[in-house]
Amino acid sequence: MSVKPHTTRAAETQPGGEAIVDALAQCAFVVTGALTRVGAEHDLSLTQLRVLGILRDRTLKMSELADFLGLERSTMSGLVERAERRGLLQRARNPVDSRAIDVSMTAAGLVLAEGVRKDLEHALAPVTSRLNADERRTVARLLQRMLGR
Amino acid sequence: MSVKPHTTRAAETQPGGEAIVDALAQCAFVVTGALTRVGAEHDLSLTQLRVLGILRDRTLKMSELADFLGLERSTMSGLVERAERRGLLQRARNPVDSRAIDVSMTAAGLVLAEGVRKDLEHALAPVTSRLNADERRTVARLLQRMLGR
DNA sequence: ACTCGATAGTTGGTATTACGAACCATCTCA
DNA sequence: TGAGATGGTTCGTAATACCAACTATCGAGT
Repeated sequence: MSVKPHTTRAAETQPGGEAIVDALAQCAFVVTGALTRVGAEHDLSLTQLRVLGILRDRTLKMSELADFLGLERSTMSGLVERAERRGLLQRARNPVDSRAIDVSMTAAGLVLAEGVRKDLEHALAPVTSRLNADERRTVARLLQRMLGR
Repeated sequence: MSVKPHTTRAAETQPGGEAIVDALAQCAFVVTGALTRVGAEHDLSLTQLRVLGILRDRTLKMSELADFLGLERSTMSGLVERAERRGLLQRARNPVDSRAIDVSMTAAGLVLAEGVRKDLEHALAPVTSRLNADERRTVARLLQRMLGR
């Protein structure tokens, strides 16, 4: 969390560790603000957007989804139920563990997600344009590696 | 939004523009997930956390706060009201424009925010440790510049 | 094969979050 | 001195989120 630590203690656990946490948090706030606005235009809450964003390139079980989002399983039920009723997601019983339920995107969901992605690109343009192309590539590469591929 | 664009169109508006948007979005999702979990330990919702994070180093009017968060003004009222009742924020009539209300952190709010920051640092350690110190500094520096200052 | 504890997901009840519309107060400026 | 714009709040409603309780299935161990 936080932005600029006016109360920074001199020594820190990791070298360069405190600055990146602040940068990541502030970055998350800005991107999340943009996502909230863009999502609203598509009648999607921030949380629905997070679900779509995470499921975009994978299929997850309900509980894995909850872990990813940092939410309770019970919260997922209603969340997925509404998205399913809207035709964005689909549920399927897991063939290996029949207690589990696999959640994945529908074609309609993918189309919507792509639309949001494009809008987000515009919404973030004023921010991303503060870096030149080289710097943008560097940030993208490092972030991707940090996030694991 | 999105993660890995399997449907990437070859030509894009900005060179290196599509990759950074995906990286930023995925990054926001991961950080937000961590924030949600960490916030829960302090009885703070993600939105409350966003408020604290934004106000940490500045004072904003209600409407500016709403713009920042991508939320309606009416939503802010309840949000700030609860945080104020909890002693984390304080409201003061703006001296220049007496319609407006300035919202700022209390000492207790700053303490809580610092606690969250520290917890977040731990929560993100598995992620940030995938980069070495140099790379972490580079990311921090570029992100900070991108976000203005 | 059978029981027991753990795990996966849902349901029900309650508080928070979020929107839009209606409203009051203040500001701007013609 | 209006008239319209802006800043916030309130109200009613839906979505989001938690916890506790419940059902169903899995996995060990015996």
